[in-house]
Amino acid sequence: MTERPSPRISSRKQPRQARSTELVSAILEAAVQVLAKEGAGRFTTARVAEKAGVSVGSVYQYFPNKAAILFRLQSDEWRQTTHLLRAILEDVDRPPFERLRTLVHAFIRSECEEAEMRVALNDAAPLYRDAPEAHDAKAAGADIVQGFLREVLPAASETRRALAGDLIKATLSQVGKAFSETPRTQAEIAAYSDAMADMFEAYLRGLGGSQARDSNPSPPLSSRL
Amino acid sequence: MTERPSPRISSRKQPRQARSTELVSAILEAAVQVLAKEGAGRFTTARVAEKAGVSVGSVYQYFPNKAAILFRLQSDEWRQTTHLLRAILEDVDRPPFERLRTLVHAFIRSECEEAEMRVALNDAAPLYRDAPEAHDAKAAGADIVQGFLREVLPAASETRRALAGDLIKATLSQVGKAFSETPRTQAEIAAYSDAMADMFEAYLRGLGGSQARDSNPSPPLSSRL
DNA sequence: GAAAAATGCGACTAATTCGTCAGATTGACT
DNA sequence: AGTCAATCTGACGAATTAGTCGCATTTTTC
Repeated sequence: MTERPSPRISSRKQPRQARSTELVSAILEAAVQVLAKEGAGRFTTARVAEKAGVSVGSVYQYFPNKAAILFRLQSDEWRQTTHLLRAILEDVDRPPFERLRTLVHAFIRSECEEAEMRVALNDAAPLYRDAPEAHDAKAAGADIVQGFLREVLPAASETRRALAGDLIKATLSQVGKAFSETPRTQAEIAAYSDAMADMFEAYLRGLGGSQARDSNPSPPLSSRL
Repeated sequence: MTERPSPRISSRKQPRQARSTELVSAILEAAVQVLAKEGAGRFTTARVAEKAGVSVGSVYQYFPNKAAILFRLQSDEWRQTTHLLRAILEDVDRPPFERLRTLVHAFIRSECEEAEMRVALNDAAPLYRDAPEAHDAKAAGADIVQGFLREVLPAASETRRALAGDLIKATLSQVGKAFSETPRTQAEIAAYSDAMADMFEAYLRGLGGSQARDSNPSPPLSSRL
């Protein structure tokens, strides 16, 4: 379960020939399937190799250990999330709170897709949690949120913005995770996302305080329900 | 990590003699220590037994399997949390939002105590997650929050209150967990708790809408910082 | 204080798992 | 075709683990 030895995460060797690259993709796809179908506890290199139609030895040629496969999957998720954040929050043509709401919806929706695999990947977190490379990915996300908050809360101190950003980031990801652990209908997803967006908006408008009060201090949307 | 077979969680036998009861406590204390010091991945019945100064056989006399020990620890936590919720939220002599703020502080603070053990217990969640007994504990907590929200949002529909309650409960527990994963100073804990309380308050005041607007729509506290 | 019941012990089994390595296979290049 | 390096294979060793069972010890009961 939790592994004590600090995992060596970086690839053992770079794929040079075409077949190797395909092999790596095959391994990763198989890993996703094993994770989704068998759960974190039954995620083994042997099972991944079998599903991928290769031998264990081949797996260990491109991944130094089991944790590295899981970390790779998680890294890819993080990259995707960073793209999502950037694409939505940095779209300066739309009003800030509309962007935030869109983000919440998109994030929760994506969290609910492939929920089984994501839950299992999260269960396996202890295996790759201490990887040093994890920090960078998180920092990138934090920067984007901070940029957004500089726009929404221009008058607030940097420390306050950092705090608000942490809180919002943590809520989005952690509560999103928990929400997606049980199967949800589209309507539920939308309703929950709106509620969360309402909460963020109310919080940020409150923080904006006397001066930064935005154009339309409208009541919560939540059209659904 | 994740175990497929649905675990049998209930006790194998009830302790009847004094020594047995002590033995059970010894096991539970040892379990906490093993969990905190070794992590979820190295949590084994053998290690627990050794730490408790008893034999494995004795452990299996009162717990049907490993998962049962973990579930027991988690149950105790849930019971404590329920008490906390009730004690703070149902204290009708204090203004609602003051109670809510107190709750957030108390909860986050408690989450940060014994953080290592709690994190490990959480890592082990896949082992006991599917236990049917888990539902009841969660339902109790939900009821208390719903009662509180009926007081704060008397005009809102029941469905809306349920949604808001879910969101607040999830945020409190999930974000609390994530926050406590890194060591924190008392000042950080207080600042973060205030931020979260601010967020909840802003959200609920917003939901209160036109009629339920409370006495003092004060700006966020957050004295620290 | 002796029989019976309850409790405690820990060596042991069966199962699973990670990761390796010596040799087979493949592809590139002449 | 021949050679060499890159790649792939999968049986295997070493390690760990969950849970059991026959027997020892302690407590209760009469």
